[in-house]
Amino acid sequence: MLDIKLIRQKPEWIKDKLASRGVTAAEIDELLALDTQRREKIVATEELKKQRNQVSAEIAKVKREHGDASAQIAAMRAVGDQIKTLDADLTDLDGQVTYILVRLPNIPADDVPVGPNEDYNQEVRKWSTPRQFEFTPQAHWDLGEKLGILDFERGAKVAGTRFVYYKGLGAKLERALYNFMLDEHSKEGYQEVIPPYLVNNEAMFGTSQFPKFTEDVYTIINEGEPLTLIPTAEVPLTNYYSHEILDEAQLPVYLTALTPCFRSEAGSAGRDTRGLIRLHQFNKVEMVKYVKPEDSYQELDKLTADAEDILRKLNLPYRVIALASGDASFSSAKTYDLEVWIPAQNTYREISSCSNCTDFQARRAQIRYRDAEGQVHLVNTLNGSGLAVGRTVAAILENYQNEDGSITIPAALVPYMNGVTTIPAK
RNA sequence: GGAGAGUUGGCAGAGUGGUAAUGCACCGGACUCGAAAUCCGGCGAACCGGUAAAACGGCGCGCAGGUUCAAUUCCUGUACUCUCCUCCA
Repeated sequence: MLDIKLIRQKPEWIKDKLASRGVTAAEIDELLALDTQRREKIVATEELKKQRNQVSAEIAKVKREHGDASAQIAAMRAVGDQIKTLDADLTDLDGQVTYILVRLPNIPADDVPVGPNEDYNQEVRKWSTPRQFEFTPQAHWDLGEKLGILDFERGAKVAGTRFVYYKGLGAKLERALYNFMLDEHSKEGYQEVIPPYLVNNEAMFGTSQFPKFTEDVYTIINEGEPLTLIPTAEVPLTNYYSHEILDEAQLPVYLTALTPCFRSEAGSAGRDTRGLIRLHQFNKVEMVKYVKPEDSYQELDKLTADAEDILRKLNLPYRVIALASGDASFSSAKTYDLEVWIPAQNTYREISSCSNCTDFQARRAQIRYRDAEGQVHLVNTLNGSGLAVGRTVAAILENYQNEDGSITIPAALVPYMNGVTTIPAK
Protein backbone atom coordinates (compact mmCIF):
# COMPACT_ATOMS: atom_id res chain seq x y z
CA MET A 1 0.00 0.00 0.00
CA LEU A 2 1.24 3.44 -0.87
CA ASP A 3 1.37 6.37 1.51
CA ILE A 4 -1.67 8.54 0.83
CA LYS A 5 0.31 11.55 2.00
CA LEU A 6 2.87 10.96 -0.73
CA ILE A 7 0.11 10.75 -3.32
CA ARG A 8 -1.28 14.06 -2.05
CA GLN A 9 2.10 15.72 -2.23
CA LYS A 10 3.32 14.40 -5.57
CA PRO A 11 0.33 13.30 -7.62
CA GLU A 12 1.91 13.90 -11.02
CA TRP A 13 5.03 11.98 -10.08
CA ILE A 14 2.90 9.06 -8.87
CA LYS A 15 0.88 9.05 -12.07
CA ASP A 16 4.04 8.98 -14.11
CA LYS A 17 5.60 6.20 -12.04
CA LEU A 18 2.55 3.98 -12.08
CA ALA A 19 1.63 4.50 -15.72
CA SER A 20 3.66 1.50 -16.85
CA ARG A 21 2.07 -0.59 -14.14
CA GLY A 22 -1.39 -0.17 -15.56
CA VAL A 23 -2.63 2.63 -13.33
CA THR A 24 -4.46 5.46 -15.06
CA ALA A 25 -4.20 9.11 -14.10
CA ALA A 26 -7.96 9.11 -13.65
CA GLU A 27 -7.69 6.58 -10.83
CA ILE A 28 -5.27 8.80 -8.96
CA ASP A 29 -7.45 11.86 -9.53
CA GLU A 30 -10.46 9.99 -8.23
CA LEU A 31 -8.52 8.87 -5.20
CA LEU A 32 -7.42 12.41 -4.44
CA ALA A 33 -10.94 13.79 -4.85
CA LEU A 34 -12.27 11.20 -2.42
CA ASP A 35 -9.43 11.88 -0.04
CA THR A 36 -10.22 15.60 -0.04
CA GLN A 37 -13.86 14.90 0.71
CA ARG A 38 -12.84 12.51 3.42
CA ARG A 39 -10.65 15.05 5.14
CA GLU A 40 -13.36 17.69 4.99
CA LYS A 41 -15.69 15.27 6.75
CA ILE A 42 -13.04 14.55 9.34
CA VAL A 43 -12.65 18.23 10.14
CA ALA A 44 -16.43 18.63 10.44
CA THR A 45 -16.97 15.60 12.61
CA GLU A 46 -14.01 16.33 14.85
CA GLU A 47 -15.27 19.83 15.43
CA LEU A 48 -18.57 18.42 16.64
CA LYS A 49 -16.86 15.84 18.77
CA LYS A 50 -14.81 18.54 20.39
CA GLN A 51 -18.02 20.39 21.18
CA ARG A 52 -19.59 17.26 22.55
CA ASN A 53 -16.62 16.60 24.78
CA GLN A 54 -16.72 20.12 26.16
CA VAL A 55 -20.43 20.15 26.85
CA SER A 56 -20.34 16.64 28.28
CA ALA A 57 -17.79 17.87 30.79
CA GLU A 58 -20.18 20.65 31.72
CA ILE A 59 -23.04 18.19 32.07
CA ALA A 60 -20.91 16.04 34.30
CA LYS A 61 -20.12 19.03 36.47
CA VAL A 62 -23.76 20.11 36.71
CA LYS A 63 -24.83 16.57 37.56
CA ARG A 64 -22.22 16.29 40.25
CA GLU A 65 -23.67 19.41 41.81
CA HIS A 66 -27.17 17.96 41.37
CA GLY A 67 -28.19 20.72 38.97
CA ASP A 68 -30.39 20.55 35.90
CA ALA A 69 -28.58 19.82 32.65
CA SER A 70 -31.57 19.02 30.49
CA ALA A 71 -30.90 21.93 28.12
CA GLN A 72 -27.35 20.76 27.43
CA ILE A 73 -28.46 17.17 27.09
CA ALA A 74 -31.07 18.12 24.53
CA ALA A 75 -28.51 20.12 22.58
CA MET A 76 -26.07 17.26 22.64
CA ARG A 77 -28.70 14.84 21.47
CA ALA A 78 -28.88 16.82 18.23
CA VAL A 79 -25.10 17.02 18.00
CA GLY A 80 -24.91 13.28 18.55
CA ASP A 81 -27.21 12.69 15.61
CA GLN A 82 -25.11 14.92 13.40
CA ILE A 83 -21.98 13.09 14.43
CA LYS A 84 -23.62 9.80 13.65
CA THR A 85 -24.54 10.95 10.16
CA LEU A 86 -21.12 12.40 9.46
CA ASP A 87 -19.37 9.32 10.78
CA ALA A 88 -21.46 7.14 8.52
CA ASP A 89 -20.47 9.30 5.54
CA LEU A 90 -16.89 9.12 6.65
CA THR A 91 -16.94 5.35 6.90
CA ASP A 92 -18.30 5.23 3.39
CA LEU A 93 -15.61 7.58 2.05
CA ASP A 94 -12.93 5.68 3.93
CA GLY A 95 -14.09 2.54 2.22
CA GLN A 96 -13.89 4.16 -1.18
CA VAL A 97 -10.43 5.59 -0.57
CA THR A 98 -9.19 2.28 0.77
CA TYR A 99 -10.71 0.40 -2.13
CA ILE A 100 -8.53 2.29 -4.59
CA LEU A 101 -5.48 2.60 -2.38
CA VAL A 102 -5.07 -1.10 -1.68
CA ARG A 103 -5.28 -1.86 -5.39
CA LEU A 104 -2.43 0.45 -6.41
CA PRO A 105 0.89 -1.34 -6.98
CA ASN A 106 4.19 -0.30 -5.49
CA ILE A 107 6.24 2.46 -7.11
CA PRO A 108 9.10 1.13 -9.21
CA ALA A 109 12.58 2.16 -8.14
CA ASP A 110 14.33 4.77 -10.26
CA ASP A 111 16.70 2.29 -11.91
CA VAL A 112 13.98 -0.17 -12.90
CA PRO A 113 13.54 -0.51 -16.67
CA VAL A 114 10.32 1.21 -17.65
CA GLY A 115 7.91 -0.81 -19.76
CA PRO A 116 4.58 -2.56 -19.65
CA ASN A 117 5.73 -6.18 -19.96
CA GLU A 118 8.58 -8.69 -20.00
CA ASP A 119 9.82 -7.45 -23.36
CA TYR A 120 11.36 -4.56 -21.47
CA ASN A 121 13.24 -6.71 -18.98
CA GLN A 122 16.99 -6.28 -18.96
CA GLU A 123 19.66 -8.90 -18.55
CA VAL A 124 22.00 -7.81 -15.79
CA ARG A 125 24.58 -10.61 -15.88
CA LYS A 126 25.12 -14.16 -16.94
CA TRP A 127 26.99 -16.86 -15.07
CA SER A 128 28.74 -19.81 -16.72
CA THR A 129 27.96 -21.12 -20.17
CA PRO A 130 25.47 -23.80 -21.10
CA ARG A 131 26.99 -27.21 -21.62
CA GLN A 132 27.48 -28.42 -25.18
CA PHE A 133 25.83 -31.81 -25.54
CA GLU A 134 27.24 -34.45 -27.93
CA PHE A 135 23.75 -35.94 -27.99
CA THR A 136 20.26 -34.51 -27.98
CA PRO A 137 19.38 -33.68 -24.36
CA GLN A 138 16.10 -35.09 -23.12
CA ALA A 139 13.42 -33.14 -21.32
CA HIS A 140 13.38 -33.68 -17.57
CA TRP A 141 9.92 -35.24 -17.65
CA ASP A 142 11.11 -37.90 -20.08
CA LEU A 143 14.22 -38.52 -18.00
CA GLY A 144 12.23 -38.61 -14.79
CA GLU A 145 9.63 -41.05 -16.09
CA LYS A 146 12.26 -43.35 -17.61
CA LEU A 147 14.34 -43.34 -14.44
CA GLY A 148 11.29 -44.10 -12.37
CA ILE A 149 11.79 -41.05 -10.17
CA LEU A 150 8.88 -38.88 -11.37
CA ASP A 151 5.33 -40.08 -11.96
CA PHE A 152 3.09 -37.50 -13.56
CA GLU A 153 0.43 -40.00 -14.65
CA ARG A 154 -0.33 -41.11 -11.15
CA GLY A 155 -0.17 -37.52 -9.95
CA ALA A 156 -2.91 -36.76 -12.44
CA LYS A 157 -4.86 -39.87 -11.47
CA VAL A 158 -4.89 -39.08 -7.79
CA ALA A 159 -5.03 -35.28 -7.77
CA GLY A 160 -5.35 -34.00 -11.33
CA THR A 161 -3.23 -32.35 -13.93
CA ARG A 162 -0.19 -30.43 -12.68
CA PHE A 163 0.44 -32.79 -9.77
CA VAL A 164 3.32 -35.22 -9.50
CA TYR A 165 4.77 -38.03 -7.43
CA TYR A 166 8.50 -38.06 -6.76
CA LYS A 167 9.85 -41.52 -6.08
CA GLY A 168 13.03 -43.16 -4.85
CA LEU A 169 16.14 -41.19 -5.76
CA GLY A 170 13.90 -38.48 -7.21
CA ALA A 171 12.31 -37.90 -3.82
CA LYS A 172 15.74 -38.07 -2.22
CA LEU A 173 17.12 -35.54 -4.69
CA GLU A 174 14.35 -33.10 -3.84
CA ARG A 175 15.02 -33.59 -0.15
CA ALA A 176 18.77 -33.28 -0.61
CA LEU A 177 18.26 -30.03 -2.47
CA TYR A 178 16.15 -28.30 0.09
CA ASN A 179 18.34 -29.46 2.94
CA PHE A 180 21.34 -28.11 1.06
CA MET A 181 19.58 -24.79 0.41
CA LEU A 182 18.46 -24.34 4.00
CA ASP A 183 21.94 -25.14 5.28
CA GLU A 184 23.52 -22.63 2.93
CA HIS A 185 21.10 -19.90 3.94
CA SER A 186 21.62 -20.67 7.61
CA LYS A 187 25.32 -20.04 7.07
CA GLU A 188 24.42 -16.59 5.73
CA GLY A 189 22.51 -15.73 8.87
CA TYR A 190 18.96 -16.67 7.96
CA GLN A 191 16.96 -18.19 10.76
CA GLU A 192 15.23 -21.36 9.67
CA VAL A 193 11.53 -21.52 10.43
CA ILE A 194 8.63 -23.82 9.71
CA PRO A 195 5.57 -21.59 9.28
CA PRO A 196 1.88 -22.33 8.90
CA TYR A 197 0.92 -23.49 5.40
CA LEU A 198 -2.59 -22.14 5.77
CA VAL A 199 -3.09 -18.46 6.48
CA ASN A 200 -5.97 -16.10 7.09
CA ASN A 201 -7.19 -13.29 4.85
CA GLU A 202 -5.40 -10.64 6.85
CA ALA A 203 -2.05 -12.29 6.17
CA MET A 204 -2.89 -12.57 2.48
CA PHE A 205 -3.74 -8.89 2.52
CA GLY A 206 -0.56 -7.98 4.36
CA THR A 207 1.70 -9.28 1.63
CA SER A 208 -0.82 -7.99 -0.95
CA GLN A 209 -1.93 -11.18 -2.65
CA PHE A 210 -5.36 -10.00 -1.51
CA PRO A 211 -7.62 -8.33 -2.51
CA LYS A 212 -6.48 -8.37 -6.14
CA PHE A 213 -5.24 -11.91 -6.71
CA THR A 214 -7.78 -14.17 -5.08
CA GLU A 215 -8.07 -16.22 -8.28
CA ASP A 216 -4.50 -17.45 -8.08
CA VAL A 217 -4.81 -19.35 -4.83
CA TYR A 218 -6.71 -22.14 -3.13
CA THR A 219 -8.91 -21.03 -0.29
CA ILE A 220 -10.78 -23.43 1.93
CA ILE A 221 -13.63 -22.56 4.22
CA ASN A 222 -13.47 -24.09 7.65
CA GLU A 223 -16.63 -23.45 9.69
CA GLY A 224 -17.17 -20.22 7.82
CA GLU A 225 -13.61 -19.00 8.26
CA PRO A 226 -11.55 -18.86 5.08
CA LEU A 227 -8.00 -20.11 5.12
CA THR A 228 -5.71 -19.98 2.12
CA LEU A 229 -3.03 -22.49 1.20
CA ILE A 230 0.08 -20.39 0.92
CA PRO A 231 1.16 -19.64 -2.64
CA THR A 232 4.62 -18.85 -1.23
CA ALA A 233 6.30 -18.81 2.16
CA GLU A 234 6.64 -15.06 1.68
CA VAL A 235 3.14 -14.81 3.17
CA PRO A 236 3.71 -16.45 6.56
CA LEU A 237 7.30 -15.21 6.81
CA THR A 238 6.54 -11.56 6.05
CA ASN A 239 3.47 -11.56 8.28
CA TYR A 240 5.46 -13.01 11.14
CA TYR A 241 5.97 -9.50 12.55
CA SER A 242 2.70 -8.00 11.34
CA HIS A 243 1.22 -5.38 13.69
CA GLU A 244 4.41 -5.31 15.72
CA ILE A 245 6.95 -2.63 16.52
CA LEU A 246 10.48 -3.98 16.58
CA ASP A 247 13.50 -2.43 18.21
CA GLU A 248 15.96 -0.94 15.78
CA ALA A 249 18.64 -3.20 17.26
CA GLN A 250 16.70 -6.27 16.11
CA LEU A 251 17.13 -5.32 12.47
CA PRO A 252 17.94 -6.76 10.07
CA VAL A 253 15.98 -9.99 10.51
CA TYR A 254 16.65 -12.79 8.03
CA LEU A 255 14.25 -15.74 7.82
CA THR A 256 14.23 -18.79 5.58
CA ALA A 257 11.75 -21.61 5.21
CA LEU A 258 11.01 -24.61 3.10
CA THR A 259 7.33 -24.89 2.35
CA PRO A 260 5.05 -26.36 -0.21
CA CYS A 261 3.44 -23.68 -2.35
CA PHE A 262 -0.03 -23.99 -3.80
CA ARG A 263 -1.13 -22.12 -6.89
CA SER A 264 -4.25 -22.51 -8.95
CA GLU A 265 -2.44 -21.41 -12.10
CA ALA A 266 -5.65 -19.87 -13.34
CA GLY A 267 -4.95 -18.21 -16.65
CA SER A 268 -1.91 -20.29 -17.48
CA ALA A 269 -3.78 -23.00 -19.36
CA GLY A 270 -1.62 -24.60 -22.01
CA ARG A 271 1.64 -23.23 -20.63
CA ASP A 272 4.23 -25.68 -19.31
CA THR A 273 1.71 -28.46 -19.21
CA ARG A 274 4.44 -31.09 -18.86
CA GLY A 275 7.08 -31.50 -16.24
CA LEU A 276 7.99 -29.81 -13.01
CA ILE A 277 7.96 -26.20 -14.17
CA ARG A 278 4.38 -25.28 -13.39
CA LEU A 279 2.60 -27.41 -10.81
CA HIS A 280 -0.28 -26.71 -8.46
CA GLN A 281 1.93 -27.83 -5.57
CA PHE A 282 5.67 -27.41 -5.37
CA ASN A 283 8.37 -26.96 -2.78
CA LYS A 284 10.23 -23.73 -2.46
CA VAL A 285 12.87 -22.44 -0.10
CA GLU A 286 12.11 -18.81 0.59
CA MET A 287 14.19 -16.04 2.10
CA VAL A 288 12.60 -13.03 3.76
CA LYS A 289 14.27 -9.98 5.24
CA TYR A 290 13.12 -7.15 7.47
CA VAL A 291 15.52 -4.23 7.13
CA LYS A 292 15.85 -0.52 7.71
CA PRO A 293 14.77 1.56 4.71
CA GLU A 294 18.23 2.95 4.03
CA ASP A 295 19.63 -0.57 3.72
CA SER A 296 17.02 -2.17 1.55
CA TYR A 297 18.65 -1.96 -1.87
CA GLN A 298 21.96 -3.17 -0.57
CA GLU A 299 20.07 -5.99 1.14
CA LEU A 300 18.36 -6.82 -2.15
CA ASP A 301 21.75 -7.28 -3.78
CA LYS A 302 22.84 -9.56 -0.96
CA LEU A 303 19.59 -11.50 -1.11
CA THR A 304 20.00 -12.01 -4.83
CA ALA A 305 23.60 -13.08 -4.31
CA ASP A 306 22.45 -15.63 -1.73
CA ALA A 307 20.05 -17.14 -4.25
CA GLU A 308 22.71 -17.07 -6.97
CA ASP A 309 25.11 -18.80 -4.66
CA ILE A 310 22.94 -21.92 -4.65
CA LEU A 311 23.02 -22.08 -8.43
CA ARG A 312 26.77 -21.55 -8.48
CA LYS A 313 27.41 -24.29 -5.96
CA LEU A 314 25.25 -26.59 -8.07
CA ASN A 315 27.13 -25.38 -11.12
CA LEU A 316 23.97 -24.53 -13.03
CA PRO A 317 24.27 -21.80 -15.68
CA TYR A 318 21.95 -18.89 -15.08
CA ARG A 319 21.35 -15.28 -15.85
CA VAL A 320 20.03 -12.39 -13.78
CA ILE A 321 17.19 -10.30 -15.15
CA ALA A 322 16.05 -6.90 -13.92
CA LEU A 323 12.30 -6.95 -14.35
CA ALA A 324 10.61 -4.09 -16.14
CA SER A 325 8.18 -1.98 -14.14
CA GLY A 326 5.19 -3.64 -15.75
CA ASP A 327 6.47 -7.20 -15.22
CA ALA A 328 7.35 -7.06 -11.53
CA SER A 329 4.97 -8.26 -8.88
CA PHE A 330 2.38 -5.95 -7.37
CA SER A 331 4.24 -5.24 -4.13
CA SER A 332 7.73 -4.96 -5.58
CA ALA A 333 9.71 -1.77 -6.10
CA LYS A 334 12.52 -3.69 -7.74
CA THR A 335 12.88 -7.32 -8.72
CA TYR A 336 15.68 -9.50 -10.01
CA ASP A 337 14.71 -12.82 -11.51
CA LEU A 338 17.22 -15.63 -11.70
CA GLU A 339 16.77 -17.82 -14.74
CA VAL A 340 18.41 -21.21 -14.96
CA TRP A 341 19.43 -22.88 -18.17
CA ILE A 342 17.01 -25.61 -19.29
CA PRO A 343 18.76 -27.50 -22.12
CA ALA A 344 15.79 -29.35 -23.62
CA GLN A 345 13.94 -26.06 -24.02
CA ASN A 346 17.13 -24.37 -25.13
CA THR A 347 16.32 -21.40 -22.93
CA TYR A 348 16.59 -19.89 -19.48
CA ARG A 349 13.64 -20.35 -17.14
CA GLU A 350 12.79 -18.50 -13.95
CA ILE A 351 13.95 -20.28 -10.82
CA SER A 352 14.01 -17.41 -8.36
CA SER A 353 12.51 -13.98 -7.94
CA CYS A 354 14.09 -11.54 -5.50
CA SER A 355 12.20 -8.39 -4.61
CA ASN A 356 12.55 -5.31 -2.52
CA CYS A 357 9.03 -4.42 -1.43
CA THR A 358 10.25 -1.28 0.37
CA ASP A 359 7.58 -0.19 2.86
CA PHE A 360 4.68 -1.36 0.70
CA GLN A 361 3.95 -4.57 2.61
CA ALA A 362 5.07 -3.09 5.91
CA ARG A 363 2.39 -0.42 5.61
CA ARG A 364 -0.28 -3.01 4.89
CA ALA A 365 0.85 -5.39 7.59
CA GLN A 366 1.87 -2.62 10.02
CA ILE A 367 5.42 -3.79 10.58
CA ARG A 368 7.45 -1.03 12.22
CA TYR A 369 10.53 -0.38 14.27
CA ARG A 370 11.44 2.17 16.90
CA ASP A 371 14.71 4.02 16.45
CA ALA A 372 17.08 5.23 19.14
CA GLU A 373 15.15 8.50 19.45
CA GLY A 374 11.92 6.63 20.01
CA GLN A 375 10.56 7.47 16.58
CA VAL A 376 8.49 4.79 14.88
CA HIS A 377 9.15 3.94 11.23
CA LEU A 378 7.96 1.32 8.77
CA VAL A 379 10.47 -1.42 8.05
CA ASN A 380 11.29 -2.49 4.53
CA THR A 381 10.59 -6.09 3.56
CA LEU A 382 12.30 -8.23 0.95
CA ASN A 383 11.70 -11.71 -0.29
CA GLY A 384 13.34 -14.09 -2.68
CA SER A 385 13.28 -17.72 -3.65
CA GLY A 386 16.36 -19.62 -2.81
CA LEU A 387 15.28 -21.60 -4.77
CA ALA A 388 12.18 -23.16 -6.28
CA VAL A 389 13.07 -26.76 -5.50
CA GLY A 390 11.10 -28.55 -8.21
CA ARG A 391 12.51 -26.34 -10.92
CA THR A 392 15.98 -26.99 -9.53
CA VAL A 393 15.37 -30.72 -9.85
CA ALA A 394 14.31 -30.13 -13.43
CA ALA A 395 17.46 -28.12 -14.09
CA ILE A 396 19.70 -30.78 -12.55
CA LEU A 397 18.07 -33.63 -14.44
CA GLU A 398 18.50 -31.81 -17.73
CA ASN A 399 21.91 -30.25 -17.21
CA TYR A 400 23.47 -33.30 -15.56
CA GLN A 401 22.03 -35.96 -17.85
CA ASN A 402 24.26 -38.47 -19.56
CA GLU A 403 23.79 -40.07 -22.96
CA ASP A 404 22.42 -43.29 -21.42
CA GLY A 405 19.79 -41.32 -19.52
CA SER A 406 21.50 -41.55 -16.15
CA ILE A 407 22.00 -38.44 -14.02
CA THR A 408 25.22 -37.37 -12.35
CA ILE A 409 24.58 -35.88 -8.93
CA PRO A 410 26.19 -32.41 -8.51
CA ALA A 411 29.18 -32.69 -6.20
CA ALA A 412 27.70 -30.31 -3.63
CA LEU A 413 24.70 -32.61 -3.23
CA VAL A 414 26.50 -35.92 -2.88
CA PRO A 415 26.84 -35.56 0.91
CA TYR A 416 23.11 -34.85 1.05
CA MET A 417 22.42 -37.97 -1.03
CA ASN A 418 24.21 -40.28 1.40
CA GLY A 419 27.09 -40.59 -1.02
CA VAL A 420 25.02 -41.40 -4.09
CA THR A 421 26.82 -39.97 -7.13
CA THR A 422 24.54 -41.12 -9.93
CA ILE A 423 20.92 -41.85 -10.59
CA PRO A 424 21.45 -44.94 -12.72
CA ALA A 425 19.66 -45.55 -16.01
CA LYS A 426 17.17 -48.37 -16.00
C1' G B 1 -15.35 -30.31 22.32
C1' G B 2 -16.80 -28.51 27.70
C1' A B 3 -16.10 -25.04 32.05
C1' G B 4 -13.86 -20.88 34.25
C1' A B 5 -10.53 -16.56 34.35
C1' G B 6 -8.11 -12.82 31.80
C1' U B 7 -6.84 -8.99 27.74
C1' U B 8 -5.69 -1.14 30.38
C1' G B 9 0.95 3.13 28.68
C1' G B 10 7.93 -0.02 28.08
C1' C B 11 6.65 -3.27 32.55
C1' A B 12 3.46 -3.98 36.82
C1' G B 13 -1.41 -2.65 38.13
C1' A B 14 -6.22 0.14 40.06
C1' G B 15 -10.76 1.90 38.23
C1' U B 16 -16.11 0.05 36.83
C1' G B 17 -21.59 5.19 33.44
C1' G B 18 -19.22 11.64 33.81
C1' U B 19 -14.50 11.11 30.61
C1' A B 20 -7.71 6.50 32.47
C1' A B 21 -4.94 6.17 39.84
C1' U B 22 -0.41 4.52 41.51
C1' G B 23 4.47 2.13 41.35
C1' C B 24 8.82 0.87 38.47
C1' A B 25 11.20 2.59 34.11
C1' C B 26 12.22 7.06 31.27
C1' C B 27 13.34 12.65 30.74
C1' G B 28 14.60 17.46 33.20
C1' G B 29 16.00 20.01 37.71
C1' A B 30 17.78 20.41 42.96
C1' C B 31 21.37 18.36 46.33
C1' U B 32 26.69 16.35 45.35
C1' C B 33 33.53 16.97 43.52
C1' G B 34 30.77 13.03 40.96
C1' A B 35 27.43 8.99 41.59
C1' A B 36 23.77 6.52 44.55
C1' A B 37 19.85 7.73 47.68
C1' U B 38 16.35 11.61 48.43
C1' C B 39 13.33 15.68 46.88
C1' C B 40 10.77 18.70 42.96
C1' G B 41 8.80 18.72 38.13
C1' G B 42 7.65 16.30 33.52
C1' C B 43 6.63 12.60 29.92
C1' G B 44 2.29 7.90 28.74
C1' A B 45 1.11 3.38 23.37
C1' A B 46 0.04 3.65 18.27
C1' C B 47 -2.93 6.23 14.73
C1' C B 48 -5.75 10.35 12.24
C1' G B 49 -6.84 15.50 11.26
C1' G B 50 -4.60 20.24 11.56
C1' U B 51 -0.12 23.62 10.84
C1' A B 52 5.22 26.34 7.01
C1' A B 53 6.50 24.28 11.72
C1' A B 54 3.96 24.62 16.19
C1' A B 55 -0.33 25.30 18.81
C1' C B 56 -4.66 22.71 18.85
C1' G B 57 -8.18 18.80 18.13
C1' G B 58 -9.92 13.76 17.36
C1' C B 59 -9.31 8.78 18.50
C1' G B 60 -7.53 5.63 22.12
C1' C B 61 -8.69 0.51 28.08
C1' G B 62 -8.15 -7.04 22.75
C1' C B 63 -11.47 -6.34 18.23
C1' A B 64 -16.48 -5.19 16.05
C1' G B 65 -21.29 -3.52 16.77
C1' G B 66 -25.30 -1.56 20.15
C1' U B 67 -27.63 1.45 24.28
C1' U B 68 -26.67 6.66 26.24
C1' C B 69 -26.23 13.69 26.27
C1' A B 70 -21.81 10.78 27.86
C1' A B 71 -19.05 3.92 27.70
C1' U B 72 -12.69 1.42 30.03
C1' U B 73 -17.36 0.92 32.84
C1' C B 74 -23.84 -1.57 30.56
C1' C B 75 -25.56 -5.07 26.34
C1' U B 76 -24.46 -8.37 21.98
C1' G B 77 -20.99 -10.80 19.03
C1' U B 78 -16.00 -12.20 18.27
C1' A B 79 -10.44 -13.10 18.61
C1' C B 80 -6.52 -14.45 21.47
C1' U B 81 -4.08 -16.06 26.19
C1' C B 82 -4.12 -18.94 30.69
C1' U B 83 -6.14 -22.90 34.02
C1' C B 84 -9.00 -27.38 34.57
C1' C B 85 -11.67 -31.38 32.13
C1' U B 86 -12.34 -34.20 27.52
C1' C B 87 -10.18 -35.96 23.03
C1' C B 88 -6.04 -36.73 19.80
C1' A B 89 -0.99 -37.32 15.86
